[in-house]
Amino acid sequence: MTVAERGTGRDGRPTLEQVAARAGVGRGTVSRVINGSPRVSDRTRAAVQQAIADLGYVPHRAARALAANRTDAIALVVPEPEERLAEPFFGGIIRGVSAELADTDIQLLLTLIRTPRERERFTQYATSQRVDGVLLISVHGDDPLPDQLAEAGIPAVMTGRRTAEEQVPYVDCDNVGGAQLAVEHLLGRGRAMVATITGPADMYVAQCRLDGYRAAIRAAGREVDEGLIARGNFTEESAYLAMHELVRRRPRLDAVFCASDLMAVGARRALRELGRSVPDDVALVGFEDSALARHMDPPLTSVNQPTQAMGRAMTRALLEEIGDSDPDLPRLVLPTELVRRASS
Amino acid sequence: MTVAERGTGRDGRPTLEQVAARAGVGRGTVSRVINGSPRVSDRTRAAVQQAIADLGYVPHRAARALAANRTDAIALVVPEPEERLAEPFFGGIIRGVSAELADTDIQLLLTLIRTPRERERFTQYATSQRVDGVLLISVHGDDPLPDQLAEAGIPAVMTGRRTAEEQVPYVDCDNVGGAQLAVEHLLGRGRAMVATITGPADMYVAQCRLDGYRAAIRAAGREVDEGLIARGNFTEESAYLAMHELVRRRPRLDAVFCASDLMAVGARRALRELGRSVPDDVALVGFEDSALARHMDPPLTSVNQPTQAMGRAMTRALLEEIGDSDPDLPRLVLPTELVRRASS
DNA sequence: GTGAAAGCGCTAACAG
DNA sequence: CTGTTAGCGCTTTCAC
Repeated sequence: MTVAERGTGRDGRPTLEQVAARAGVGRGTVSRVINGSPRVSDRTRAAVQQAIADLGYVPHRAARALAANRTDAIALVVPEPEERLAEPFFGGIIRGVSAELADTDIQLLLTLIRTPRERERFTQYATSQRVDGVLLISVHGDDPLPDQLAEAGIPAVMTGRRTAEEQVPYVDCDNVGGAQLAVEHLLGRGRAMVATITGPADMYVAQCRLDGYRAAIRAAGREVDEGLIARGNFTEESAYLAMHELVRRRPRLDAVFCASDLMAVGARRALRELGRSVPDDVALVGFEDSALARHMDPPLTSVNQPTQAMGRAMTRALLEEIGDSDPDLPRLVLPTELVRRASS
Repeated sequence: MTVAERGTGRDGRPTLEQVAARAGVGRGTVSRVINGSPRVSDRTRAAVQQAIADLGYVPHRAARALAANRTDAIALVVPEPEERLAEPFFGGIIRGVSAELADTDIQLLLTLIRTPRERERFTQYATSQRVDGVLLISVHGDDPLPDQLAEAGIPAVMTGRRTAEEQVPYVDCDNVGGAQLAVEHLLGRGRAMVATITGPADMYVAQCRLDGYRAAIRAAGREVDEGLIARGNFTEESAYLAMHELVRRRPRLDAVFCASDLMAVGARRALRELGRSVPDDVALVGFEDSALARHMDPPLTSVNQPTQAMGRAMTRALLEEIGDSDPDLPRLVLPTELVRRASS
């Protein structure tokens, strides 16, 4: 028994066919109405809409995707272990993306990629017409995924870039400027020995923040002491270790610029254990202005990376790509600002 | 020109048809191999797999979904504004779900529902065969979504329940027991006037934690003072306000059990502003043992709600529902434990 | 403007 | 065990 004979879809739900029958028109016409084609008379349109309402018809996604070759879904790829989803940065991005998608009919797929095998699987997934586009975050310098997607012709936009000459569309914030702000703030308050805990060497964002640090030091007429520079990987634990190392190397440091708020948390924990007080003995500035930073006691002065705005911007850019109207690849850099708090 | 004539899919990707041709078998056989049917000879299977590898064939999702009437996707519904995604609870759940889905071929769709309109849209979405099942969290007592989904015949599992007699499958933790642990801990350390900041009255989880509070007070042979009970809504801000109110009503309180870690953060902020020290003057215990709690200074003693485990359990339950093997609806309650920290 | 018809790529009977 | 066939529900020419 076919749908046409049965008078209903296989799961009892009405199909376009029934709508057409009820409205007394052909299937094509119903399809046109649904897709907002202008080539339909007002009378017909009204009749169809009435039939749709009567039947409570809802288009079947898969059928539409198959016929039209699009999915109305985009993927957000997080190339990190799931623990990191809890970090303020990821939460902010997700919120921004969700907000931007709110009045769209587009579904968001969340994909974590932790291993080469998973990356492989995702590439397959994406190239198999299951998403219309891909959002990438936390890209590392050697991440091949952006290029793979580009080759496969899948629209993609990322937050952050891999190098200064990034070819794939991206949205970023002013990391150099933000870091400079942070360090200038510290220097301006009379701190003499400003250290920094930066991110992984293979991430451009980390390089930029370190560049900003260096620039600020030099702008103050001082020399950059490499011993005051330590690496973390944006996690709290890494900063905890880095802070210990810094204090070991330069016991007299009196300020630290951390390339993320979470790392400031780790640094503070280490300092506390070492019997150094924050901010009296050592001043700390973070980067991101997360809820975490706001909840710290004493509060953390922080550079405001507009995470949520970046999520929104990235999404808008991708939607444009998909709508393939704009041939100009969006390359957007958002400003940063320093958020100063009373006790820091 | 049709696919068969063209010798390739419409976007240049191989189809099942080409695989069949190359392997010298029929389409049905290829389909069987792909879906792991045992009714295929080893020789044939090998030939097909070879052809798949040669061509780099990847099944087309939409086509499969349309033909098989399943989507290999599940939705995680968060009936809260996106700000709340940043809360430890949601992060934990997402991580648990992702972990459980990791070696599956199932995609996770994240959906925020903030308005009745969005709920409506989601119901439509779900009932339109776009997901195989739904995960629900943060359910309020009057949330109609679980029942709507049940009526529509869509498998759903939630974390938390709406009432003691929840009919829809759920996973929960021992909220009453956890709260009791917390309050006993406080009483056991000599605190005389233990207050509580609990969650919204319309959430069963909040009722349970309040019940646990009451039970512990009574078990200690004391009377419950309603003036020591305040309501929050699990956000930091609500707890901040609630804490102010509590202190106004009972200035001599010397301990507070907060129904979430985030609320403990808010409570502590209020106490600080009021010139009361934590934990010397007022002791605080939270619920959830989040990263937030661990990062607090001084650290927060907290009941460990196994958020990630709940996410995993919920997912496993849903997958079973979908596989529709087990007619017993899973009703699972996970244990809680108190995590004590040095300085609290 | 509108109907009819031809697929989209796959699964699931149904015969062998 | 395996090939064939008939759809799944929708979009999209192509005529009229």
